[in-house]
Amino acid sequence: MITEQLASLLSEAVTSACSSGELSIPADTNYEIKLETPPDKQFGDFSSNLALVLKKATGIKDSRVIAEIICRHLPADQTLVRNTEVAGPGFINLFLNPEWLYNNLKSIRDRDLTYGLADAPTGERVLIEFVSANPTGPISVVNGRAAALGDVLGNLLTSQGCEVAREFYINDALNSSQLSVFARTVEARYLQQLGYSLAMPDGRVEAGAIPNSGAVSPITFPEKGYPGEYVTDIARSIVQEIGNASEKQTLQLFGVDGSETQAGVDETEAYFRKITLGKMIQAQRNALEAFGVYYDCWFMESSLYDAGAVEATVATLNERGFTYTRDGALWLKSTEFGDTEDRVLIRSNEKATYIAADAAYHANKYQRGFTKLIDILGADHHGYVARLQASVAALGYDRSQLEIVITQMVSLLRDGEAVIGGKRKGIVLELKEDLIDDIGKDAARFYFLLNSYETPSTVDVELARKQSNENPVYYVQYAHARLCNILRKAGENSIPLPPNNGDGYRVLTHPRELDLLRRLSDYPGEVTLAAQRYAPHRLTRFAIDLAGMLNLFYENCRVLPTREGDVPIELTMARLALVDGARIVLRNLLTLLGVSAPDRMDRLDTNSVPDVER
RNA sequence: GCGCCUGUAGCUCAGUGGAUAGAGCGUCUGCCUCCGGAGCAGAAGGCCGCAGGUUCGAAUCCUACCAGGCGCACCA
Repeated sequence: MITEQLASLLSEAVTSACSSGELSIPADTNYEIKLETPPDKQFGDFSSNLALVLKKATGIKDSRVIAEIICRHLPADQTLVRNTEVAGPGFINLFLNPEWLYNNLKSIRDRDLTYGLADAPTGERVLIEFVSANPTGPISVVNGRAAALGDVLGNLLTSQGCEVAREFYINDALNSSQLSVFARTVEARYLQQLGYSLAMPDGRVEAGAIPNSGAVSPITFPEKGYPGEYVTDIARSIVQEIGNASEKQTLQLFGVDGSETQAGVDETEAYFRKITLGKMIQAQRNALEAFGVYYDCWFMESSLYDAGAVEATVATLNERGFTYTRDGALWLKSTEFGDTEDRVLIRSNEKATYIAADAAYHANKYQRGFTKLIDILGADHHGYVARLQASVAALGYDRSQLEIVITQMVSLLRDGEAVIGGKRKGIVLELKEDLIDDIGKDAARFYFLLNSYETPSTVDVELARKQSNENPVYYVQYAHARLCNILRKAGENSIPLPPNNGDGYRVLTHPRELDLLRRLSDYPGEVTLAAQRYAPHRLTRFAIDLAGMLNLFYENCRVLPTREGDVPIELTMARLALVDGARIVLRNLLTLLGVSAPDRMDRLDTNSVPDVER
């Protein structure tokens, strides 16, 4: 890359200055030559703070003097750097021969789909676990942030040569009381569908869905049962499948004598658990796939119990001496690994805790040979991080391979008021139903990828829907479609894309063309930076910025000949190549974001009346 | 009380050691015989929460404080 070339030129210059005696730098001096993009073009194409950094080591008080010495020692036999200037406190500003931009355009068109991707695999095997929402409710709008982040982070790491697997952890363990309550709620709704009325916790009685002569007194809705409409949906689909086949057994679960055997009742309870879980997971999966998120593995917590892995993990912790018994429970000495207090692994009722299973789960991840584990958790789980890290360390695994990314809260607004709650309160804004179905996958993803995950954000679903055509994703997609349109028009007029030998590109001298070429050359570095910092939002910002430059180019640099024929054919050809290069970058970028790059956009009818009239 | 995160334009947010702090939305003023106006040009709008410190240089790093969010279970 260009910055590496420049860094090595500067490095040569420093070496040369040292051997001539003009600079003396202690051998143990540690410094990195950084090239950056100056804030203004008047400061050149690249600048370096090298002289400022070397001030201490050289003992020369004026950094500008150091900068001048370095500039004087730049190798003379190269064509890359056209001119240098020393500016400000001692910045070395480099003005380059534009040839490098033309070479870069050539490289973009050569590499096409692989422009911006790493050349070689790193050997790193990364497992990203994200969303992992409890199977007691749908994927909510709030989950959208982690879903988008995890998925794009996976793309970014893949682009840098890592091997990436995406995983969803399903908390389906049998000792999960939440899941039992959830299944019980479905059972109650099932009976309601069969015509039984329900006595709700607040004293109301909800009527049965159909008349049922057998229903006398209302069924008691489970305490802390789940109130969402989606529970009823599940019950309805169960009725569709089995009709009233489980009516008697289910009645008995609610203390009404259905004159059934205990075995039949147990079987029914197991059936409801299983089918409820299956439907919920399927619904979650559908929602995530509608969002463009596909997992390599849906990992069931219960499989750890089935395989004896939880037991084995606890045994390992025992052997390693990091447990003790107190008050009838088995504790992990997590304080020895930086946690604020010790944690219970096995409760006094002999059931394992969540952390015991999670320790087994993470051990399993390590055992599968991943070299880096990334967990994406919401801010409401950050208190959990220390004990997870402690458990991994206590098991003897390398804690530094486990990276826990905490996303800040997404709060919801509806009609300007905060929606508090989530599954337990029954107010769930669903990712698919309430957002994707209205504004589409692309706009929804872009929306979540606009900001850093470290910033708490507010999603106003109504606003997001109302303003969806103001979503910057359309600005970016429109720019891409425009490029495609120009290429299409060129084809219709029998103007072929020029050969990619680069010689013809030297006619690209308009400032807007040079700006654009420069931005295209920044792309691979931006991808790397976004991957290193786990910052997909850098890419969405880059996309918007690039789209803006494309519009400027479009306004100022006519590509195809006009009727007057005032664009020379050589210029048309070179500009077509630039359009092609820009198209490639924009398409690659949108692909990383999991957003489509359409080659045409549906016309937006600006005269249409808004949906909502108030 | 303790811990984590966040305070940047009216609003939503970029910018994590560099030069004059940026963008979108909103407000105001212009631009459609010409590759698609989901566009472009321009204007207004800032003690970067407050106070110290570190250094050539701080929105960025350190300390204290103020404000907001989230955690602090033998729940998951």
